[in-house]
Amino acid sequence: MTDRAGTFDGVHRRNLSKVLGHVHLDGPLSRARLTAMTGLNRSTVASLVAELTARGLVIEQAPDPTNRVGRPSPVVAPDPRVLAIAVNPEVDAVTIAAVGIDGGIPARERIEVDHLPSPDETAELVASALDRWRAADLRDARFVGVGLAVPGLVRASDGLVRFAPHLLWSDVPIRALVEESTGLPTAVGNDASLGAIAEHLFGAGRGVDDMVYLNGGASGIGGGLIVHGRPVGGSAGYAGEFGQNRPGIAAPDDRRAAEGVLEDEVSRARLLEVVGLDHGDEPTLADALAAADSPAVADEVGRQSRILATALCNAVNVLNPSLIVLGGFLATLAERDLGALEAAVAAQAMPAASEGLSIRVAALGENRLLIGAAEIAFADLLADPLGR
Amino acid sequence: MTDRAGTFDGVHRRNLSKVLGHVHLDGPLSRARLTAMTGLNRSTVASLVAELTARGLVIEQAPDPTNRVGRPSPVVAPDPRVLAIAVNPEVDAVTIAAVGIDGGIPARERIEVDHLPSPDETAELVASALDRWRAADLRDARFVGVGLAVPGLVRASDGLVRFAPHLLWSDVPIRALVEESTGLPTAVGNDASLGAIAEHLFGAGRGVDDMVYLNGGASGIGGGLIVHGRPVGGSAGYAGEFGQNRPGIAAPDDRRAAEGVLEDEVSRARLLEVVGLDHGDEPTLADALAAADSPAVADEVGRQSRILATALCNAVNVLNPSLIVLGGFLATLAERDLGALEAAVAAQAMPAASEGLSIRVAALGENRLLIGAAEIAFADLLADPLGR
DNA sequence: ATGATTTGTTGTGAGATACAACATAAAGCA
DNA sequence: TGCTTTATGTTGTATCTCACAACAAATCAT
Repeated sequence: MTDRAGTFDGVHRRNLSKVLGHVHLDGPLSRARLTAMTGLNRSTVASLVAELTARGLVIEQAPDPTNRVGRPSPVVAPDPRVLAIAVNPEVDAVTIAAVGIDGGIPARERIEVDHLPSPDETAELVASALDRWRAADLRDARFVGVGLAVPGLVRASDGLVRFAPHLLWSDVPIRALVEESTGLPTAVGNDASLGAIAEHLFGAGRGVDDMVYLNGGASGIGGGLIVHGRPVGGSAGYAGEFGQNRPGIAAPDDRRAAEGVLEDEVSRARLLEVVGLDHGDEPTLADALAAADSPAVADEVGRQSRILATALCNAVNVLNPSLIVLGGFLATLAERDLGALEAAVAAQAMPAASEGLSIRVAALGENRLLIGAAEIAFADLLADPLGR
Repeated sequence: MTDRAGTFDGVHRRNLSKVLGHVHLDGPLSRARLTAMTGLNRSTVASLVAELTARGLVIEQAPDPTNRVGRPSPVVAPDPRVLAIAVNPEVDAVTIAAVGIDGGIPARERIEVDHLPSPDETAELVASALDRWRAADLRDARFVGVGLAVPGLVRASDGLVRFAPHLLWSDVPIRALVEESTGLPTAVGNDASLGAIAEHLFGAGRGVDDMVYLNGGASGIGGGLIVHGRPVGGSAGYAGEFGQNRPGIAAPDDRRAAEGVLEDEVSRARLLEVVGLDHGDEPTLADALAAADSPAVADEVGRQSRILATALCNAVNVLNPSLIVLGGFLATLAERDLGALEAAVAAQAMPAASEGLSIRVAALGENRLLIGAAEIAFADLLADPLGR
């Protein structure tokens, strides 16, 4: 919105955005509930909803049989035909999905590749999936944009992938490539940051305005912050790189990597190693850890938990969040004894800051990144349903 | 503002707030410049300014002789008679000032005490200063609120001082006490966080939307964050406690305190000790450091700088700020070789994140905390000039 | 069936800003 | 000095959006 706040048009757009945002986040809502949530007048909400309906963004459904006194209120739902393309390129596959503004995922493909997907290839895969869907099942859908979750540093201003170590992408203008191949407006974000957004809006962090999200992946530790209810990008969009931090390590014996950073010490590879696995997905690792009763495993889990606790404390002292959400192998690690981790954080962090703090594991499953990617694809539309 | 956004009244209030905010932050501005800055219509700005004038918040002055073609535009300035009381209780004195919404400080008293000031005493000192000023020089002033900068943890919701170690205040309802003694609405904040706000609005961080401020005081290291242009409080308001963090210490020899936190390692006391001073103000310490040429001094400065650099890196990785501002003895420490500190941060932080980063020393002098305290006292008025 | 309750619908009113036309004050220039 | 140019204040009108009130509709309770 080109700073239309303060004008009439601005008010109207904000109100449309508010209504659309509520049904997007909370799902179908009666008009009566919307009036309550927005604080606007009944008649105003009616006209806003009518406008959104005319633009094909929401649909009005028959009232729910609520068994309550009074005239039933029609239910306003996001129009499931409004879709975004969510993309997650990884070393061994590119996952592409169609995600509805209603949260549904009517189409999803994981395209395995036997080589690292190149930027051009990724853009082409997205375009061909889009074409296929447009020609078949999703014929009557309306695709409003593309969102990419990239495992690397993404410059917010232009969607340039500065460096994605595992994809071996370096200064790749992926946003421009995908915009060209699809003709759709495209947004790009760091995968862990998008995970944070997804957990904040639809997962373990629903309704929490100040949270920290840390994700443990095969390649390292990333994350994202939500402050004042908004995702934090920082000046260029690189915020959230917890894995590169250097937390204090109280016991010298706990250090494995000289001059190492958090993700050198707290790592999935070390956990796999100690349980004697070469590789494996998250449940496999969790099962192996649960089954193992060797002291070596307990030691390694303890060591990593101690270091993780210190890293979390640093974040808690600085940000005073009300919630920390852990995903990936950090969830596996933490879930073994969530109470102990909370206690360790409470012991080291400022007492006051840890009072209101809870630590949870991520709630969304494998679709987390796709949901986050779709969210940034929807962002413009949600912020200003009239566009421009 | 009780969520009046989205209504007409809301628009009007927002626009009043916008105009008042601009003249508050940037000083006197011509009406023509205000129209450009707000994007509103000339006639609209005229009526907004008239309303603010009627409410005694701004004054219109004769146009500046600008030597430019065209009809001269009257200059809108904040009314210097609109004042806040800013208070900073310390172990040896309570500083109280009247701070104008124009940024002026027409009155300032440092009341030395030979004992720790108690909460009640502080509240009484504020009330009596207020009475004196109201009876004399500032007879025609309008006091809109009190802001306190407290060296301790302050709960944002109710202005309760949870713990101020040096004042020995514990769970002190200082906001209520001062509101009672003065009859004025009162706001309370942590001193370093208020320093961050002041530097952001009027000091080294002017115009910077993502910054980190660290202050080195006699008692430890505190700070504050600005994210998306807004100060970060966190869930309870305790954010910014960098001093309690545990940064990694690469060289074991650099560690002085087992299990120590940042402010145990990087401390003013250690600097004073190494130059052989018992105590001393900031210039004294800076001079002593500059004059010393013993290797012990250089070693200690180097050691503290190394640890500080790691702590800053942790913040940079997570927040990707465009600016770090250092105050207090951290400024003294950094100023000895700002380039080296920047290099050390660049060497350890993610390369991309340190690209757009600059490190500066604080620009505001001894009035920093008073300006920050006044700012939170003015906050309600600035957010909604009509009140309620 | 009747009343109570809640909410949609409709028409009117109010408030704030945008816009256009005109007025005004300064600088530039002949 | 006086005219032109330029930029801005001033005034009155138009427009837009939301609030409000009155009425209608749909459900539950008796």
